[in-house]
Amino acid sequence: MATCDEILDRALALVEAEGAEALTMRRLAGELGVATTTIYWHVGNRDDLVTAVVRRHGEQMARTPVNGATARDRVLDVARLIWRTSLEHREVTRLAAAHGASTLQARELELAMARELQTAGVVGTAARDAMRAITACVGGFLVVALRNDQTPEALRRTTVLADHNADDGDLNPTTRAALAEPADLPAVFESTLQAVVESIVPADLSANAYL
Amino acid sequence: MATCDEILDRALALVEAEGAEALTMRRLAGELGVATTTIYWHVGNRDDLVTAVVRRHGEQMARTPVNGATARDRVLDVARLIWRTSLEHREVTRLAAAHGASTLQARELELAMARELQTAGVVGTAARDAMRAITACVGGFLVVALRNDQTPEALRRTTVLADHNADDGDLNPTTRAALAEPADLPAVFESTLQAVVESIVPADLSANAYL
DNA sequence: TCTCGTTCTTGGACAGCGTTACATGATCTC
DNA sequence: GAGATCATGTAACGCTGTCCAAGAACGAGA
Repeated sequence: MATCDEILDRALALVEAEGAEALTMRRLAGELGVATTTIYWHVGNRDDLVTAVVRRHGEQMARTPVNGATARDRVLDVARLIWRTSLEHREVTRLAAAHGASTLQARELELAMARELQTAGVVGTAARDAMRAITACVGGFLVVALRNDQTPEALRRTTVLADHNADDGDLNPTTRAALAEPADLPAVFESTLQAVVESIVPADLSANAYL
Repeated sequence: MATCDEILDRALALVEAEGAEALTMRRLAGELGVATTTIYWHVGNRDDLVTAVVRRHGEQMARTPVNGATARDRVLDVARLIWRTSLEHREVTRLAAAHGASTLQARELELAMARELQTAGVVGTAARDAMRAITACVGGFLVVALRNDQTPEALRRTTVLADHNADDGDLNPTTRAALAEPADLPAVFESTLQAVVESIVPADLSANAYL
C-alpha cells in the first residue's frame, strides 16, 4: 500500500508545512495512517529518510532555467538561484543543513554552475575551487538568513553585538548604532557574491559591449 | 558545592573532549557527580547551558592579539583568527552552530573586526554590512570544513558530485575528475577572503610603500 | 484448493533525551 | 531552637529513534 514515493512526498509536504522539526518517524507515520516500522521497512533509517527527502527536493529544485548574457552573469545567476530557492523552501534547507546534506540539496544546481563555469573558461581544479568558494559563501549567507527567523531575540546578532555599549569606547557611536540594526541581507549578499565571482571568473569583455 | 563556573568549565571540557553531542544534562551531571536537577538550579535550561558555554568560550577565544601592517591586513587577520580558532575548537564551534549561537561565540572577535574596520575608514552601516559579509563567508567555509569530518562518505561533496559520471556529458572530463577530489579548503578560503575584503576595504596605499 | 514463502505491516518494547513536581537535607537568620 | 532560604536528590512524564517478534496479505506451485 504505502510506497516509498508516497512516504517521501508526504515527508516533504510535512516539512514544508510544519517545519523541519516536525519530521519525526511517529509523526510521519501518523500522517500516513501507518505504523512507524513501515517507514523503516520502505525507506530505512531516519538518516536515510532525510537524505532521500533532501535528494528528492533537490531534483525538483533544478528545473528553473538559467539566465544571463555573459558566462559570468550565468554563473552569478546560478548562485542567486541557489540562494532564492533555498530561501523559498527554507524548512527543507534547514533540514538539509542540520543533516549535513546541503550539497545534496543543491547538487543539480551546483552541476549547472560547473557547466556555466566551463563555458566561462574555468575548468578542472580551478572550476572545483571556484564552486567551493561560491557555494561556501552562498551557504554562509543562507545560514545567517535562516538563523534570523528562528533564534530567540537574546541570541540575535543585533542584540549580541549591541548589548555592551559601555565596555567598548574605541568604537565609533555611529558604528555602534549601526551594529544594533539589522542589515539588508539580500543586498549584502548580492555585492559579496559579485566580488567573489569577479575574483574567480575573468570579465568576458568580448561578450559585453558596454565595458 | 557545585558552582555555576564549575559546571560551565566541566561542560566546556566535555564538549572539547568528546564532541558536541556528548553534552547532555545527564552526562554532564554524571561527570560532575551530581544530579541533573542541580544543573537546572545553577545554570537553567539546556539552552541556557549551551549559551553560557559558548559565551564563556568566546571570551576565552578573544585574547589573541591582532597583527598586520595596514588596516586592511588587520581586518584580514581578524577574519583568519575567527577561522583558525573556530577550527581549533571545532566541537565548540559545532555546538554553537547547532544552537544558532555562532555570533555569540565570535562576538569579541567580531567587535575587534569592527574596530579594525573603523581605523580603515569603514564606519556606520558600511561597517555593519562589511562585518556581515566577512563573517558570513567565514561561517560558510567553517560549515564546509566542519561538515567534512562528520558526514558519512555517501553525503560528502566529492561523492555527491562525482556520483553520476554518465548523466552529464556536457561536463569536461577534467572538471568532472576534479570535482571528485577534495579541494584545498584553507587555500580557497584565503583567496576568497581576500577578494571579499578587497571589495569592501579600499586598499590603503599610503600605508603600504610597496604598492 | 491448500500450502509454502515472500512481502508487507503491526504492536510493543528499550534506551536515551530534556524537563519538572516533589521531598529531602543543609545552612543561615532571628 | 524555629523558620526561611538555599542546594540537592528521587522519580516520574512525554518525547525521540530504533528494533524484535509476531501476524497479515498475497502470489505461485502441488
